[in-house]
Amino acid sequence: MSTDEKLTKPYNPKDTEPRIYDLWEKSGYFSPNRLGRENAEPYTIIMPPPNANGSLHAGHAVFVTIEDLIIRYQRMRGKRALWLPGADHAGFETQVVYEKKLEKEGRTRFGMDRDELYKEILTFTLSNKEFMENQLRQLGASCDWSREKFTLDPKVIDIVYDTFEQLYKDGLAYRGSRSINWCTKHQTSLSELETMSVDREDPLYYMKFGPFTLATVRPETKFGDTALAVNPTDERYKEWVGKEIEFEGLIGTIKLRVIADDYVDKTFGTGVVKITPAHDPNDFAVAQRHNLAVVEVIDQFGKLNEKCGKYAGLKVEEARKIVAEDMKKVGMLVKVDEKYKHAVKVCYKCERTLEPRVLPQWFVRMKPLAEAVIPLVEDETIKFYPDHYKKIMLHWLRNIEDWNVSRQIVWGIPIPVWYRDDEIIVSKDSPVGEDWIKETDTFDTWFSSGQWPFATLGYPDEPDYKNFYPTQVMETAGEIIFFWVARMIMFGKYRTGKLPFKDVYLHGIVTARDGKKMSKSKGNVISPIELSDKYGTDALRMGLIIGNTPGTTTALYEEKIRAYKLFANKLWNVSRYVSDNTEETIAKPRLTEEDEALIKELNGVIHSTTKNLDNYRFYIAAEELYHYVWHNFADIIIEQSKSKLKSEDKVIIESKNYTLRYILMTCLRLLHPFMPFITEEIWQTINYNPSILMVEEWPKA
RNA sequence: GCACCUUUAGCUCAGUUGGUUAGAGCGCGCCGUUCACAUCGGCGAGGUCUGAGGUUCGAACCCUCAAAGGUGCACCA
Repeated sequence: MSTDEKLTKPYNPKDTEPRIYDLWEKSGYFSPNRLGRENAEPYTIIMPPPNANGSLHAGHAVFVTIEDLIIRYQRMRGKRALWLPGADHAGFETQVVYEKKLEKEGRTRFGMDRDELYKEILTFTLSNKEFMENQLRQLGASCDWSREKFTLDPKVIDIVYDTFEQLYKDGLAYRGSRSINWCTKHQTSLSELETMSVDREDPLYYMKFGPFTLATVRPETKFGDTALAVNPTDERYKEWVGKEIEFEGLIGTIKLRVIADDYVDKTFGTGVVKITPAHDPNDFAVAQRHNLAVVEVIDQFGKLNEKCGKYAGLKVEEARKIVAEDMKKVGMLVKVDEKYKHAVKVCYKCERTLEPRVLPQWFVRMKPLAEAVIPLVEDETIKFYPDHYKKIMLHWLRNIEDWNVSRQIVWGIPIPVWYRDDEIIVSKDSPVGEDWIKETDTFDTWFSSGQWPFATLGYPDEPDYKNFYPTQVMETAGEIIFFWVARMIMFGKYRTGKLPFKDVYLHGIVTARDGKKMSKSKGNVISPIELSDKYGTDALRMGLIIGNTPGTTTALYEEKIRAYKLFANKLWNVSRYVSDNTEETIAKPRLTEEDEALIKELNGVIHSTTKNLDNYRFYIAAEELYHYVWHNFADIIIEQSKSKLKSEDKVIIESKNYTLRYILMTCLRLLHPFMPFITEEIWQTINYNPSILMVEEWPKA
């Protein structure tokens, strides 16, 4: 078939892209083992594993585009390029998604058999995983499918267990009864990162407790009070410290000891605080210092329990009003500030107020882990793009607190712990002997994700770990810098002694056109897959790169993608022109001065594209290539060539013939990482003996 | 409360270490094209680079202050 017939018009991405992807996948070049570069420098990117619980969204499309761009560039630079794909079981997130599905079906997870529920979610996740993998293919991801990992792979779980055991042995993982964030809807505890603070206006009640008046927004927790506290320097209450007061409450006589603690602010309210250790984290801390009893009066569903007498069974919000009214009746209520502004912690998923509860949970002591990496962030052994994330990271690392890794959900990796009376064994294997009870809690998803780089590469013995760890760059969303990036850095250093990557590139959130975050409820969600279907993946990719600077939000909208579809069309037609009007030559002819100048100009483009890609300035590189191809190559060089190719002078014709082809081939190479499908298709068509562009050499200036 | 980000053409955004008339895409106006172009080309209008000071021979870019929008962290009942 002649090139004229194959480069027909117009370019049709929908027919081309799957065919080209298939060509790549079958070539085996996604795997570094097949590149025939045993001695070449490795270049590794570990893919942030998408949650296997739904369709890919715009944020996924950004990371696929940028990471694929980087890995294609490095592959063309001759590196042993590995982009390792994965999928995340996404514990809590998936459980929430699945619960919604159950709700729609009129079912609920509560009361379901644990194993049954686990199996259902597993089936759901595995089918989503396959769906998601095909979407990654559609977006052109040149990742090594033979190395794909799932967060629930037995090998991955083994490594996670080893880490937990080691943390336990080192005294960094411990079981403790501490005040934790409890979501009454999702019936699990959450880490600090999974909470959000929201500003609220609530009534502040001033209550009379014996000789004192004190302020609280939560009168309903009074049944769990175990002390009153004042500031040790507060002259007003000095005589009371250490004494016990007794007075009539709503459900009987109350006896409370008065203690002194610096935590109390003399200037707030009346300077007296009731201490409710079970239902307030600050009060819990006070209780620990003073050895106070912890009395739970609110249950896991956010209802007052049997210790609250006639108020038992009431929900917290109802109880608050009723208790306040009753106190008013008996004269305990002194006054109410109706609009007291304060912040409340809510569940980041359902936005319900979190109930602090004291429960035995597993915690990881993060301070030592953080201290080991702080100097390496400070001296930029690990470098952030954009660099202001360095400050954000350091601030967080310096103020890090213990991490609650226990979740009361079935969908996750079970915490490998066994209990018998007072004995605790941390082990992935069942202990010998009778009567051991297995822990039912699962790990916070991020506990396992935090080990992803070395877990996927098979730490400590597998060849991949030796060949590809540490990796070069972690490219992910800025919003998960604490959830994920910080933990990978700390766990990577802790387990392997090395930082898991050299550079961290953080892209911003993709928003709708109006700059608002996309959300189903706002109805402004744009599907990257639909855009790819409509305009082609190459156009989508260009639209996601150009104008996308790291760390800032990027708006995605249809017109933008359409514009790059036109660019793809332009490139296609440029190629048709060159194909129709020039011939492939073997030897380089003598070039005219004009053509020498054009090649020199092209060299400038090669130089700056290379430099920009080396410095993660994809947006500039893409824009420059766009501009060069369209407004230089097409508008000027090709237009001027039309008369030159009709010249009588053979030297001029041969020179132009060579130059046009040379420029086109170079542009295809330069554009390949950005627009892999169309460039490969043209490459395949225009060369008599086509190689695969994906593994062609990057041009040199 | 503390920190960080953003503020450049009607819209969405670039502008790499401060250096000549500040750029792109979309949109808009006029003209021309089907001879690579399910189109494209040419020309054009449109910006006191949020504001006020300062540093400098020179500032969209560096410093100080302020304003608006956004995000994160913390929070005392």
